[in-house]
Amino acid sequence: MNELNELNEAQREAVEYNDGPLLIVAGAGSGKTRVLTYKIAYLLHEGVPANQILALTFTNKAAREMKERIVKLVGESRARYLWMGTFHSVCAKILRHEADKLGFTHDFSIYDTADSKSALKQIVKDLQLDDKLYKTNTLLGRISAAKNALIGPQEYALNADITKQDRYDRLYQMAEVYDLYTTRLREANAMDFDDLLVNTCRLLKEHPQALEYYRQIFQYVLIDEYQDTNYAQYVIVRLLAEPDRHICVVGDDAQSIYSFRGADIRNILNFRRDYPNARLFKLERNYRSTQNIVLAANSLIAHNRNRIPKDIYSENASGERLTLTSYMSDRDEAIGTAADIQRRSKGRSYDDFAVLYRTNAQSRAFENELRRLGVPYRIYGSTSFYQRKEIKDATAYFRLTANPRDNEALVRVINFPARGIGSTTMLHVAQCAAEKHLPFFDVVKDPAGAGLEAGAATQNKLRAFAAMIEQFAQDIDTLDAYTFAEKVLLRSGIMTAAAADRSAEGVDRKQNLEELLAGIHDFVDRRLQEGIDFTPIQDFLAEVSLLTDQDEHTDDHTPRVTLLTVHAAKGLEFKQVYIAGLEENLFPSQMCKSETEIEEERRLLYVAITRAMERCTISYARQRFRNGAVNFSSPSRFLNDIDRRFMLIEEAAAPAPSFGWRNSTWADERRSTPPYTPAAYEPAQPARMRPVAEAAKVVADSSFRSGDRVTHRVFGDGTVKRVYRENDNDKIDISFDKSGDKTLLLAYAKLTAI
DNA sequence: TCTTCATAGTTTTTT
DNA sequence: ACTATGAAGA
Repeated sequence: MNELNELNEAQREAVEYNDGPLLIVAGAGSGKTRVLTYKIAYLLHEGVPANQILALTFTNKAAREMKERIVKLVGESRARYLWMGTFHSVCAKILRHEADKLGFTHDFSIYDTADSKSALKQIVKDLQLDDKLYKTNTLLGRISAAKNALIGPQEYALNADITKQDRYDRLYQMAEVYDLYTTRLREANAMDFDDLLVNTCRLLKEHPQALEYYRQIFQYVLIDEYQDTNYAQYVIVRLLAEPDRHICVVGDDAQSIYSFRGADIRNILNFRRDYPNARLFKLERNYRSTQNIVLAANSLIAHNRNRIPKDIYSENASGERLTLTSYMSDRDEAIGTAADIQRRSKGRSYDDFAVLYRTNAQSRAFENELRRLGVPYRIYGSTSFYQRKEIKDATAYFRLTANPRDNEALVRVINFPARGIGSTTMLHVAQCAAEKHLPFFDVVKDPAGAGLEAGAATQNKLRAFAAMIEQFAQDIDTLDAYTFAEKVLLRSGIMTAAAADRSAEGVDRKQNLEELLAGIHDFVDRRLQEGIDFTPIQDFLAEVSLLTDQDEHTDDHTPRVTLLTVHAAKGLEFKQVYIAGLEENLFPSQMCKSETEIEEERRLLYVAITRAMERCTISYARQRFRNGAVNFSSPSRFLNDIDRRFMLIEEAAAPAPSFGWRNSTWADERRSTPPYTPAAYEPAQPARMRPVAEAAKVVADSSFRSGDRVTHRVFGDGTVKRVYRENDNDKIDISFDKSGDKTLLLAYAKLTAI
């Protein structure tokens, strides 16, 4: 294969060695995806059939991109039947085939986090537990941790360490909750995210012929981001790849950032113990970043105690130093960053820029400022398309039709659009169903037969709903996904409900539903091209629940600035990277207490810095709006970990503020750093401290005047009549085109100028 | 049963 | 700021 010439020696060796277990420790930017891609292409080229290769990636997006690259190398036909995807999606695919072996039907539902929480909430209610103590987040967290460690409800109750911790937290009935949760999901013919892994383990352990079958199929197993696998995933891999099989794992301990999700760094550290004849390859040359960026990142990660020693180096240009900028507030940070991006975008594409932050909540400020400057952007993560209410409602109809036992789906849509089936009725339905161990649907379908106490009118409403779903069910196996979805959206009334709502949100909702239909249409088309001539809605559901790439449906190619969390940035690279919010209690997160957790946060910043190819700008704000209040913050401890030789402190010449960050080591550090040197450019809007009075004036200046045209999210468009102050409140009189004259409180009215 | 209003609690990161 | 819950009124 000629293309192997494009690899360096270490990379090529790693690609060509396929005789046994293989560990590739690959530093940031060292071309590990490239190695994996070429290795698969190489195997295909050597004549290994595609369907014998299992490649597990961390995100669906990574899988898709890798497949595209492989297709370019070996052609579509050769690559078509590769098993490629996340652990969860591959497990889901296997379980669809084998569901009956585990007591599920192949139409089982996948509960997302919201469904799981809702089920847990019901359990807390049914067991009459204190919901102040038994918080759904806590419950789901513990159950998830147990599942990822392959601890079932029985073992959970017997595990001394766990029960001790539960007693300490006064969650005496935690084991009972876990047990009931498991039972309910099984009764609902549903699995949550963790179950996809747990049940795959069960399948392989308890059904030797299934294990043998999949071992035969998967002759070659390759795993990306191995440092972020958890115990359940580790066991699946071990079962599939006996010690002497063809297994190749790629990872970097310095980029392990998912321990909150059960990822166990020991999986990679102990690989050679588990697979004694494994070969090890280290990829230490970084091709992505300038020397300054690599050295800065190295100096940071050196402060971690637990790590595999590596010597990452770059032979690229030395490049600019990192820049550290301080701002007065989170808003200033967004203003300064947006302005800097716009200034630097001359002669570059906006695709080259990314803003990285620790929490999704931080995206808002950047969105606002970029929009104000007219800079196009895209956001990764946050509320993805498939998590919107109307989309979840729509898919709940599909789910319920495919799997009538799906109680969460039923609860979601039985009264949406409103059918006069209220909470009291549903309370009775739930009680009745729990007593008789019936699915909600059976109670709804035949209330009298199930012994539900409800008036005749209510019973009629319930039966009508069930009849509608059964109508849908008649079509589900004969209509293709698109036709079916369209019919359901129209006949269920959710399309009409969205269309009837003339508010801005209502219009959005309708558009989103239409976009969903378009998405399903694309899906059916795509499958057609792959040679599958009938795609039922179930196939779409199977994909959609595990889909997180919200940008799939915006396929315009306008260059855009990317906004995303550091976690979401893993595996990506950008020429110009901004890392925002380097403050104590934010980055590192306030949740982190132990040194182990702090080390993970440090790795997170390491990941962030190493995304940058040419330039990296770090910033923090001295005050930040959080939880509806202004919080003062001190600069992150990690800023002290980055060697000053590789980072330039860019700060406005301003007197030190007198609040809260005096005790920070940073304050002392700052005095010993070289004085501010002007950067190569002059900021148009320097990040300078603004006196409070001046800040207030700015707000006043930007407010509305009589005659301005504005739009309100509920009342629509209107003309400003008067802005005035009354009883200590700023008020505004507006004459709305549709809704008439109103007086609104300026502080609360969400007005936008047109 | 539905709608509206007030209050209380909450927030890390994701498959 | 945002959501989720609860009470009161329609």
